[in-house]
Amino acid sequence: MALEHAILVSLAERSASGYDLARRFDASIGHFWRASHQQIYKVLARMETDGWVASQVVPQDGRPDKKVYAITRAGRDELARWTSAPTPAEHLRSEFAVKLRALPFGDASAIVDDVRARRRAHVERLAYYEDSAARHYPRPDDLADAELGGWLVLRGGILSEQAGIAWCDEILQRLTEPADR
Amino acid sequence: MALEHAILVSLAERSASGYDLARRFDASIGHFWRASHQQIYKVLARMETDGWVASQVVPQDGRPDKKVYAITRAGRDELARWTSAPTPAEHLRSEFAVKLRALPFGDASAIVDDVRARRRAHVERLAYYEDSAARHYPRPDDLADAELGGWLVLRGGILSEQAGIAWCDEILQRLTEPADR
DNA sequence: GATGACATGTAATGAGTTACATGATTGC
DNA sequence: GCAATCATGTAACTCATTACATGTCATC
Repeated sequence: MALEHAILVSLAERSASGYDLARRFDASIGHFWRASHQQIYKVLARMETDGWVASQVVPQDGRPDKKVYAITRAGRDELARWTSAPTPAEHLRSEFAVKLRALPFGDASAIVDDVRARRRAHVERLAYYEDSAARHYPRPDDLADAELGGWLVLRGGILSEQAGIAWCDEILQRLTEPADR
Repeated sequence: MALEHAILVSLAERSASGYDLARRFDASIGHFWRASHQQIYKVLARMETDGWVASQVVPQDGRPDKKVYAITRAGRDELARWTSAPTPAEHLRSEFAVKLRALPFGDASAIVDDVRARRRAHVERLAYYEDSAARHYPRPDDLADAELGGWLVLRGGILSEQAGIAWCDEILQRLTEPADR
C-alpha cells in the first residue's frame, strides 16, 4: 500500500491534521494519489498504533480542536526503507480504453462526446500543472535537492497530460473525419 | 465497475470460458484492465444471474470440461447503455510519483535503479504494442469499423509508453548528471 | 515421477467508496 | 435562517488480491 507512504511523505514535508492532509490530497499530491478524508483518518489511526506518526491535540479558538500528526523516527525509517525497495510494476487501468474497444457494439457519437470531455479535462490539468511549475519552480535549471522530487513529479504530470491530449486528437481525427480517407 | 464491461466486450468479440478470458486479460485487454482468474470467475457468476451472459458446459476430450460463456441480448443492451454514459474521470494513481516526492527523505541511488527498471519495462511494453500493431493492423489507414477500437487502444498504449520513457529520461538526466549544472 | 498447461472455484483479507453522523463558527 | 468551512469520525458495502483447494492430461 502506498497511501501510508504518501502520508509519510506529506508529513515529512510538514506536520498536519487529517483534515489538512485531506486538503493536500485534494490539491498537489492527490493528482498522483487520491484519498478521501475517511480513508486518511482510518490509515492515520493505524499508522499511529504502528508508531510511524504521533499526534498532539491542538486547541484553536473559533474552531474545533485539531489533532496534528507528526512523522516519528520510525516513520522516517519506514519511508527510507520503502524508497530503497523496488516499486512494483504499475499497470494501466483505463475504463476509457475498454470503452474504445467497445466501439463496434456501442454508441459511437456518445463515445466521441466522451473523448471531447476527456480532452478538455486533460487540457485543464495540463494548464494547472504548467501553472504550478511556473509558480513553484520558476528556475527549473537551478533546483534545490528538496525541490527536485516535486518538480519531477510535475514534469511527469505534464508529459502524461500531453500524451493524453495527443491520444484524444488521434481518436477524434479517426472518429470524426472518416469521409476523408 | 468496468470489469463487467471489459468481459462483455471480450465476449461480444468471441464467446469464451473463464479460463480463456483470464488468458485474454493476461494478453491483449489486460494491458488496460487487469483481472485475475479468481475475480473473473466470480464476476462471471454474478453476470450470469443478472442475465448478461449465458453459459454452456462443453465436454472436451483429453481435457477437463469447460463452461463457455456467451453474451446475451441483455448483455449487449447493457454494453450499449454503458458506452452511451459518460466515463467517470480517471485519476492517475502512481506509487512511483509518491516515491519521487520522497527523494529528499530516501535513498536516491535506489530510486535511480528503480527509474532504470521502470524505463526498461516501458521500452518492453512499447515494443510489444508496436509489434502488436504491426501484426494485427498492417494497414492502419484502411481499418474496418470492427478494428478501429482495438487500433486506437494500441495507439493509446504506445503514446503512454513513449511518455513514460521520456519521463524516465528526464529523471535520469536530473539524478545522474547533477555535476554538469 | 515431475512439471506444466488446462480448468474451476472458495476463503480470508485488505483497500477503497458511499452514506451517515455530529457539532462549532463564519459570512450572506 | 442557510450555506460553507472547519474538524473528526463510524458503518456498510464493493472491489481486488493472496492464499488455498482440487483434479485431468500431456510431455520430458
